[in-house]
Amino acid sequence: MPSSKRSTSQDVADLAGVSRTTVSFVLNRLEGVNISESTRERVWEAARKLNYHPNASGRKLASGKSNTLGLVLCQSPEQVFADAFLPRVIVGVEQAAMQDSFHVLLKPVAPDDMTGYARLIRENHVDGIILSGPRQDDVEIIRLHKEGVPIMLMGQLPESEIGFVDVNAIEGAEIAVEHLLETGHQRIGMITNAPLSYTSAQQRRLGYLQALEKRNIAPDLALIKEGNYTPASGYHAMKELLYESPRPSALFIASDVVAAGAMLAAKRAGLRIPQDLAFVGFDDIPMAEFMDPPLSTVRLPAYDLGWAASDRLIRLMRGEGLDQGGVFLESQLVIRESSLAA
Amino acid sequence: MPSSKRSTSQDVADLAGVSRTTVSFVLNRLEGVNISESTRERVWEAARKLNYHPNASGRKLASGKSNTLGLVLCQSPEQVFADAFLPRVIVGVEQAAMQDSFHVLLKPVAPDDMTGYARLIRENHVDGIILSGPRQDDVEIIRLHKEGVPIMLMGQLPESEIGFVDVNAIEGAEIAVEHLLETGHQRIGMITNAPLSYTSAQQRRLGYLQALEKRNIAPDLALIKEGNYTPASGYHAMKELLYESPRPSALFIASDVVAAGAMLAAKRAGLRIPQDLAFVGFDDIPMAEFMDPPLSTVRLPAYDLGWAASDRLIRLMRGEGLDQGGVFLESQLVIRESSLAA
DNA sequence: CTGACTAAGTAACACGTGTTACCTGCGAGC
DNA sequence: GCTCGCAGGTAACACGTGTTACTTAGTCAG
Repeated sequence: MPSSKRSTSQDVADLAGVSRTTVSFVLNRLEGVNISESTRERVWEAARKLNYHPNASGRKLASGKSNTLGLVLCQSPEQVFADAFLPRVIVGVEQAAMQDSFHVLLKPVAPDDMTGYARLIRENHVDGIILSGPRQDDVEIIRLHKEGVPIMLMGQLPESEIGFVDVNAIEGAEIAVEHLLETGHQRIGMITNAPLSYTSAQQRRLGYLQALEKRNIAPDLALIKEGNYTPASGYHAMKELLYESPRPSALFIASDVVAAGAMLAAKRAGLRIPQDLAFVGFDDIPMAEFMDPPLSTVRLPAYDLGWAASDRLIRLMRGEGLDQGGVFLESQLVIRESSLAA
Repeated sequence: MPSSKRSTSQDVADLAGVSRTTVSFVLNRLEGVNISESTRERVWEAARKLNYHPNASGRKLASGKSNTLGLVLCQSPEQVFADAFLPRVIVGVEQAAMQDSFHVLLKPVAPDDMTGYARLIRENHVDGIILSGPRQDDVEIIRLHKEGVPIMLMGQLPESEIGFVDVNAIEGAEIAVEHLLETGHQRIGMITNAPLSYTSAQQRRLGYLQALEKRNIAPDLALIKEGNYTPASGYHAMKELLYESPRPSALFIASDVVAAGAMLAAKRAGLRIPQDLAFVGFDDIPMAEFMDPPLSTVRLPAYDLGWAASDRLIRLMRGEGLDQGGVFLESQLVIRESSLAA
């Protein structure tokens, strides 16, 4: 142990017999500066010997860059709890960030403190923000964007210029419902993944409606119930749906987690899946394949979504003028037993 | 908009007609310094007017504190994917941190890059670390601890002095198995949540063995299969177990996610749950209550676990000499249909 | 021999804050 | 009148780095 205190670039400079400037040049691999090979090696050697690690705070202050991005989750704690989708997104964000030597600061914000995340950026903790699940009534985000803060949305915000990454949820929902139509179902109900104030809920509902419209089926709004991310909400929504008459013969449920609750309620009511009631979910969480019966669903590229958001945000921060606007990732129908033809 | 550039404490000082020192004193609410009430108000007013937010980097550099803690996840990406337990932990960590104005930096580390997280601390990105799921073969963590880095483990590391927060997994597993014994089962199998190199897997297995021992039942090691966090691993482990003869009449599965796969395999084999085969899981993920049948399980206080880890780490960093050693949170048996007496 | 040019390296400033040691004026005690 | 103490404040240093502008010695063409 060379010293008990943490060593600085000055220590390295002293040991190598050069100036601090030179140390900075060498260690940051700056090109275009003339430093002899022998000096470079002396510096590296000294740094290694002193176990030198540059202080991030000093670096951030001098460079103005924090090399950190904020991942802001706009969901209530209860919603995060039940979100089996989240871990994959996080890993995707993290790995793309790591590739560019970025760190990830996590910030869940409660709906009642929606401006909380602005401090992250105003106090320069992060260089940019990924906003997952933006709310329509979020005004802060627009203000930040106007100030020139790099922002990437995961999910969309209608009528906004902010760049985003999203799954093609409308289309995803549409193909899910089309699949049900093709297997002969006419009366198809829906349970949303979340309250309709969330864009993602709106979109999936829209896809459902579009699929019906294409077949000239008038939607029965009584067959659309609202979920809120939890299996319990699916359970209750299903019980309500069972009162509808005539009963739907198939359900599109815009979240696998919610679908788990709904399927249980259906089975409890004595219905067989898929013979009496077919199910298609949304998300393809790891457990979907092992539900009883295995749940047909729309696979969202969760990892890719996180990865793309992270990657695009970093490019944006670097000023690489990527075509603003959004990027859509393809979702994919996965057919399992819960929707097999009767 | 007063200015296009971000304002500094100097700007505030100028506008308020005082020195930068005074601004710092006032805004940080320093006690014991004599600043007149009128001056204080002028400073606050100026700060408000300029929309001043102190620069975190400057602050960190000057104070030496980053007010950030690192949450390090020692799981492979695949394991994180299937971890339905994680979101609750994260929210717990986050909320406790927020209470003390701390930020949370997330850092998943792959098993092949186990020292990656050390840079977080060596470069002063974070003041301390929460290490979730410590590996026995992790030597870096011991080195850091010896250097005086504040560390809090989520989960235990045998023969280590590092403070930790953990659920009483041994006891939790024990009561789960006891419950099965009490309902008349004699031949009880087990599927672990993860490979045995993970401490958590070891502990749950130990609890299982202890429960059997207390009843003088010799364990049959052939009835212990290994899972790896995923429902698929549970499915395959279950299929292996079905070959054992005589077949167990009950199973303790050390992870609800893994249990989902196992239950499906059992049902596919024509077994009724719980009549032919009883199940008890572990974790109480949100979906457990809505599996078919609803899964008896051991409820882990995931949120509390995250909260406690965060809270204790922060106290540790503040030098509040909390009794080192560990804290155990109580787990609790939740009985549902999957283990009701036949 | 001189001037221009280059390789190799450095002094000095900037970044924005926290904090210590000091200064000033004023009222009070003797 | 003189000192002491205190309320109210500030100058100046420290934190550790990135970066620009500059210096110095050496080389080479003319």
